[in-house]
Amino acid sequence: MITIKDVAKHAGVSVSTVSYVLSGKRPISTATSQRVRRSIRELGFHPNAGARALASSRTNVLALVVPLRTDLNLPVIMQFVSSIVTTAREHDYDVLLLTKESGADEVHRVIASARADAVIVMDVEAHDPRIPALRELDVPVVLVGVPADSAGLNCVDLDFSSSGARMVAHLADLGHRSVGFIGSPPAVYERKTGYATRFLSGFARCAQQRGVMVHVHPCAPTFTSLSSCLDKLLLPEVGITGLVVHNEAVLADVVLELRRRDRRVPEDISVIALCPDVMAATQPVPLTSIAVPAEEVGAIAVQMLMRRLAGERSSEVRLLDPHLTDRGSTITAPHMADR
Amino acid sequence: MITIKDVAKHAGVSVSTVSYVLSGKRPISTATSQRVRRSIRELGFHPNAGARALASSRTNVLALVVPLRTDLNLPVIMQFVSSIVTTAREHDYDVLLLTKESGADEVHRVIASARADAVIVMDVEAHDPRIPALRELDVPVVLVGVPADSAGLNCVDLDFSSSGARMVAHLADLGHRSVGFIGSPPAVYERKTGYATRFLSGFARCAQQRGVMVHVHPCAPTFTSLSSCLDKLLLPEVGITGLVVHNEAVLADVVLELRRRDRRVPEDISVIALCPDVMAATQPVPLTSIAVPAEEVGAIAVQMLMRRLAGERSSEVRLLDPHLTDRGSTITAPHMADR
DNA sequence: TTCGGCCATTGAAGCGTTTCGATTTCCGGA
DNA sequence: TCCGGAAATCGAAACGCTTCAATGGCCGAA
Repeated sequence: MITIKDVAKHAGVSVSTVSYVLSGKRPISTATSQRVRRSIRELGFHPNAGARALASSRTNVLALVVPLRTDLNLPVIMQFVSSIVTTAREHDYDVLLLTKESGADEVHRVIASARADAVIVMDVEAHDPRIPALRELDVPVVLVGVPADSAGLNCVDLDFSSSGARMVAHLADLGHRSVGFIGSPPAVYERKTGYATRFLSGFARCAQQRGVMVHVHPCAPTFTSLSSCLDKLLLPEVGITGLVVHNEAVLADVVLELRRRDRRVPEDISVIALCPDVMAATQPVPLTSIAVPAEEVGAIAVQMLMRRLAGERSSEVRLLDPHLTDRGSTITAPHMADR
Repeated sequence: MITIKDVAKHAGVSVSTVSYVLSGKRPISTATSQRVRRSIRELGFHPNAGARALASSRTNVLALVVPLRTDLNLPVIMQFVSSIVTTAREHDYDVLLLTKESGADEVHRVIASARADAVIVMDVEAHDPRIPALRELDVPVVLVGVPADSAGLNCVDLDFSSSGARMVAHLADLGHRSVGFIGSPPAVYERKTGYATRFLSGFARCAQQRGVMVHVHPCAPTFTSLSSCLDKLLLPEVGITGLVVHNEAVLADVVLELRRRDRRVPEDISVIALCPDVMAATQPVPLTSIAVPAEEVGAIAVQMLMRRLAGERSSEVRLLDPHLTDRGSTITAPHMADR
């Protein structure tokens, strides 16, 4: 195994000089620096991570807590992870994988044993039981998702509230006056899972401002549940001309079922969804949608961490502006009389 | 920060004694051991990973290379990862996450800098370009998947060849004499991606043995491609009574399209698929299937690694027996005359 | 009573870095 | 010619653990 000693000998300098060349923490003459770098290259030297961690109390590793058992929105999770790993590497950090299922104890262990310098926790819920333990940690922590009490925490997520508002505004701009909402399963709202509630409240608030009538129906991930939602929404007296869907599980069926009921999208009804872009794009009728910007969220999470690691003291909650992609499934509202 | 020194002082023993209590590498009297353990608990001591690694040249970390950009079979990948992380933790190992996209260099870096003791590489292809570099590593490596030349490598995967054979046997036992095969996209076979080819050859070999006629059609992941496959397969003169599907992308459409063409499953045609269990179970007609036993593969991968880390020298290729789950979509072949 | 031998425990030498004075070198100004 | 000081480099002390050789106690056999 090649050590820094070998490099020093090979380059004819002291061990500390090699170290300073590598870290740049002291000025080294260009000549020496180049000679050292050359030796490093020729010998194929890689600094021993353990020794480095021991001496500097920096591991250059960040722990990432991922919900691996999730059955839903795997694509989004993968995008997060992928973007986090990539961004971390750009900052010369490696990523240690922890599962959400194993809880906050594992995070504590990893930090207490100095295996990682910081933590990113994905899939944080409004009243996440892990939060007290995470607060105790005296290393930087970034949460993906926003808990009910976010004081003193670093969080990043899509701005669900303004996403809801944005969708209403989009439909209102197109002249829609009555809009349906197919939501997540009732349990999700009861549990106050946070993002679902925030999306809905942004939706409702904007609708009120714009004078749009809304008809909200949570929907279990079953065909029968969806079917009964649509039964109610499509009653003539309800007269919706737009439909907002926040439920990935039934999204495909919404589209199929509307067609089966002879409602054309978008001629008879405009549909807009909150879901991954691929999902929106691959429906029989490509759907206008807002997606969770997973790549961006991941990258920002890492950047927030890096700033904290660099000494920044403050904490912040970053809510990302929604980006609405128009795929043509939303058009000017038909006049009621036309139906 | 609590160190082993603090524990030693607190327990009134030497530092080395604490170490031996922890590692069990020397006999320690029960009295002392308990006193030490109590101190550890009371002080909340966690051994510093870096120091440990430095002194013992063991990191208790394994590197896991995951294909994060994959769009397909994410569920399977997640199952792998989940099972690998869980099993690794049972052996007191943590998992460092690397992406397939970043290539073999990253693996080399991680090993050369002693960040990890061993490597698991997922999604290995027949002529995987990373293999030469992986062979050079002088740490244990386990591949999930079997490359064309597996000599001297540790590999684990489903036995695709016998899976193909098993499906034919299942259908043959039910009296089917003519069977269709909807395969992966042509490119997959041309690239000799390994598992697809092996599955197909096991299928063909067994069919010949059992005197079953086979009609093989690779299929692109598009509706038109599928449609033309079915056009050919459902010609009266072909007379298939069974259908094997090895193409997750079009599986759902196969079922829908058969129905649209008035072929009932299983009364008119028996269908069996190679796909994740959830996928098979959630079709309109639950499908008899063979699944990649991801949990098992992951656990075995870790176990193989642990044995190598414990000093075992040999290498092995483990092909797991397929497990066929009958969900009722395959029944006794109808007589030709009935049609 | 003495001694060999075993068991439990200890002290100290690393492991490969980083980092903090300390030292050397070199330069310009007096 | 000498000196002060900046720039570049060096030496050695940590960092917290493992592990090896050595020590001390104790027991049973002689």
